[in-house]
Amino acid sequence: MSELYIRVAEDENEEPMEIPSEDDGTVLLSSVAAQFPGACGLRYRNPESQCMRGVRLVEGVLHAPENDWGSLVYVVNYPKGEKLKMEEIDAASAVKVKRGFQKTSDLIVLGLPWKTTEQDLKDYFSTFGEVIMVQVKRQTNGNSKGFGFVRFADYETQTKVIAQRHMIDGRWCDCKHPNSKMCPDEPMRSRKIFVGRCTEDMTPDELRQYFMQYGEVTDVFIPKPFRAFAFVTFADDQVAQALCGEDLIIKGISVHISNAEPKHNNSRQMMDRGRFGVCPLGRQRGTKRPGGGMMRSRRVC
DNA sequence: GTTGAGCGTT
Repeated sequence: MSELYIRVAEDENEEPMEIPSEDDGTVLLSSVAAQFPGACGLRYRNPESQCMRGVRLVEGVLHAPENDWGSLVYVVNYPKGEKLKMEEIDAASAVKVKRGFQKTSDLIVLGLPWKTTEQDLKDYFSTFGEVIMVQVKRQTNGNSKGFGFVRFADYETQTKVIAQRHMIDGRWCDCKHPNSKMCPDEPMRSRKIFVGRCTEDMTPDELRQYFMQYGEVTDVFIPKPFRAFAFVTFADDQVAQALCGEDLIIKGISVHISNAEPKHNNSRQMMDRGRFGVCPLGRQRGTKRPGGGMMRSRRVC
């Protein structure tokens, strides 16, 4: 009568897995749990109402809605709390996968004591992770200019180092992305994503709730009147970048995530954090070029 | 030989 297998997935946008049904058309919860450890039930989206519906569960036996499993994809239920955990793992691993490709970049170290040497720098920063480059900038007489550069092997290390202040040889120092245009090895890391194919019933709060699973959301903007897209800003640019290119399912709707291209009148995106070496108003820092000749600024190293 | 917010001689 019924199919031999029903299609089950951990999330609506996941590829389903086929789970065997019993002779009488029911499905054992244990069969589901065998593939999805911790599962406590199933739900599905009712094609009529577009609402999620629970699957009847009696003593470990799942019963087909309307006595027919049909070709719907059933979504695994987890005990409260457990589910969040799974989502967090998914989101975190998604970010992590892309993190693997995140290049590190040179960081400027500001506020160094005059006496600090490159060896000192290396010794200090090695406690955070593998250091692949250190520099202390000096004048021709050999005196330190009080700043330097450092580069780490791993992006995680870099992130950690930027996030805190550093006591080096008795002075507090800061590590930042340099403003210089010498090496813009970070193309453009926006913390804001463009969410395409939105429907009008998606509220800012719902979007926030949904995207929270990937990381801290600092802003949600839905242009009005309705234009079928929205902007979501994360605290962490890595999270935003990791999501770009993805098709995500929100309220049963497939939305497309892409980079929020800063519009021509890039007012805040660039000003926000003066990083990645782009001065909106052109060079402002003292650039004394004797001949007045134009130096090409965009360089790929 | 000095200094203390910043931005990298090759």
